Amino acid sequence: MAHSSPEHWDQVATVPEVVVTRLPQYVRVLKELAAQGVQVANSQQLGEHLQVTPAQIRKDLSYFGRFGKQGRGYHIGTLLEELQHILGLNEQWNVAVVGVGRLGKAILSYPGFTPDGFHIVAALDNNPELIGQEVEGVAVRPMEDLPGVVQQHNIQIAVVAVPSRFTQTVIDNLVECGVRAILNYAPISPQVPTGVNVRNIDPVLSLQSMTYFLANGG
Amino acid sequence: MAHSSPEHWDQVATVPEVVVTRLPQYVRVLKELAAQGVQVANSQQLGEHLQVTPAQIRKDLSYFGRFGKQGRGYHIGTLLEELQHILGLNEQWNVAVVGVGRLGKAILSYPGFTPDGFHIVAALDNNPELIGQEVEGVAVRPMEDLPGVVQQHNIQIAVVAVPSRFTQTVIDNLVECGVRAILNYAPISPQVPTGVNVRNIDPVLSLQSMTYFLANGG
DNA sequence: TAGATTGTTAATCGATTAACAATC
DNA sequence: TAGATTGTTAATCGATTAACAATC
Repeated sequence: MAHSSPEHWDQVATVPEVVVTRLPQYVRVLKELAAQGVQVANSQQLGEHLQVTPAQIRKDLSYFGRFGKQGRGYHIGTLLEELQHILGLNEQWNVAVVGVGRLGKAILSYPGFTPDGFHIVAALDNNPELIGQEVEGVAVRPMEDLPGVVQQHNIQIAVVAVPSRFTQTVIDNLVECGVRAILNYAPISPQVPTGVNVRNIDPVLSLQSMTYFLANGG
Repeated sequence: MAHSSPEHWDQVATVPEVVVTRLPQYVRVLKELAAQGVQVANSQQLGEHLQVTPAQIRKDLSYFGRFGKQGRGYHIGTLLEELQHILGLNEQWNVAVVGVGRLGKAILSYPGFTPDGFHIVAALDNNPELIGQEVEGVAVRPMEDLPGVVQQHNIQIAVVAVPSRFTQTVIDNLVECGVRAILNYAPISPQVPTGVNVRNIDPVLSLQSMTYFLANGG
């Protein structure tokens, strides 16, 4: 079976971002089903696992191709392969961690990134006491080495774990060096030019919206 | 100025959840402006800081009351107070961390929760080597103590940092004990009954949606 | 008062869901 | 072939934005 090609996608209606954010969840559930030995599932069954409507699954998938068979459903293995390919999850992505404080160290030692093809290959910090040290097998380099590090290791993704007041500057530097995907752990929403993606990990915001429901009897 | 009362809200159209999730961001920006000595701002100016349209700010706020003055704008201090009150951020919230592994320890030592009124007052784990130890001044208790701990410390919020395969069971226990707000760090979407709020912190999903744009030239 | 900006209603936009012809 | 389920179009729903009368 042929993979849907980028050339094909160009001719197709732009995919809404919200659809893209659901695809990784589809991948997760498909992996789980595959691990359980399930071979085929229809949109109804997938919807139950994902807590979404069958129509939404079919619509979401239709942005990328025709992966199902009428009367049968979807072959799990094939669909999983297709979605991983679409998301670029069959590729290896080199990641730099910027900021090797308490949080940065926790991220460097977090085992959850590696199985999904994200390889932390560089760490940067401005603290002279940290520079040169190895953390989880990665040598800490000074911030001024950023351009070289990005080029040398082909860094495509940065994880930023520096104090809020430095975050915007660090991200400006990263963008300048050609990094176009940034996972930010500081409690701010950094500004970036079009074409650069930022995702914020902000547990305090999550807590603060939940207290609304606690305080108002949700 | 009177606070909008919960009795009033009951009569009013239900607030969309997406609006509630924006309020904490409004609070953050208002705090920043207040710290800079700004006294008054109109929806245009607030919108620039928040990267949203002035119309959206006015609409969002209108779900909760009339906080502005025509011809002038919003008094920062007053609006901040109002929003904090609406979100329950003037209250103290007691938090339990469940799972004191590497991630749980990092959360216990993360200083970002405390300034916002979230107090981690309990930690639970099933590892006999951890039980009885103190981590960041909090004694680790066995999971079987959960009901007592929740009651004793008036726990309203739980942060769950246990391995994925235990997460659903742990969350079931928490719900059973009356906890209605859960911040989950495991890479799954747990099922909870209506009236219980879960927020998932899932950096891998964020990375996996960014690779889509990297792989497809976004 | 005149000018500015809110609060709110109506228009628009976009995403989700329903329905069904196409087809495996 | 008959039955089932997709892929897609049309209908619905909800959220965002525009516009403006109310009013500070």
